[in-house]
Amino acid sequence: MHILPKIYHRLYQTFGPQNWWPGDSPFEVIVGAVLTQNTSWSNVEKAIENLKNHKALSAHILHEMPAEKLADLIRPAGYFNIKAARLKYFMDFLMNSYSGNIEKMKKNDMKSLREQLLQINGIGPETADSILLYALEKPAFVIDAYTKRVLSEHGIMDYDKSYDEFQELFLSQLKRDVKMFNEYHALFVKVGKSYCKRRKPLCDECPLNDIRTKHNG
DNA sequence: TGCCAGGCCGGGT
DNA sequence: ACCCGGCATGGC
Repeated sequence: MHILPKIYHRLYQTFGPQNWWPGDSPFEVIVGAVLTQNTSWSNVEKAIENLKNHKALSAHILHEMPAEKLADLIRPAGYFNIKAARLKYFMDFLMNSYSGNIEKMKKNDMKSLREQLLQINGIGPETADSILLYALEKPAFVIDAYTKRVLSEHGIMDYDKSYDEFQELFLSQLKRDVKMFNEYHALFVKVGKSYCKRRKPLCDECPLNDIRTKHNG
């Protein structure tokens, strides 16, 4: 019996729907996906608020804006110089390939889009899959540090396995469903933040603490 | 106070 | 194909 469907049901029963991504538009989701790289979401919120206050949350505005000014607006998100450059790289791509129109992007197939995204400097596998799933509503399963930590803590897969190996594990055990992939990744973040932090792990109270012995031998 | 957060790149083995 | 230093703010 596969364990990943069981983990999903357990997490969903425990925490309920997470209703991700916290963002008002696909474009905001994409900006947030870049800004949250190795950064807490609370810091990203401040940066996005700055962009909104300056009415700068659009492809055209960000494409025209000098990198130094963009860096200043997103300062609270950390790594502001490199993230400003990365956002500009994405805007170049979006303007040149899709006329700055996310809806046009959505019409393309997931495989092509993933290849295109991974070619952009500053967009790696996790950011690409986050964009595909949460902005473009494609069935890409997002792997992040919490996912790897939770699975490795429960002896399901070694932490140092590659992104693609983790992703393949999910794809081999789950039906490819956008809504479920959306909730599942958000639930990993939820359980990870609550019980699987590096400094203060609360394994005894984790709702998954018996998942392996009970279902997997 | 030091450690960590929803990664990724570029240069070196 | 890995491995590692760098990137930077805000919260606890």
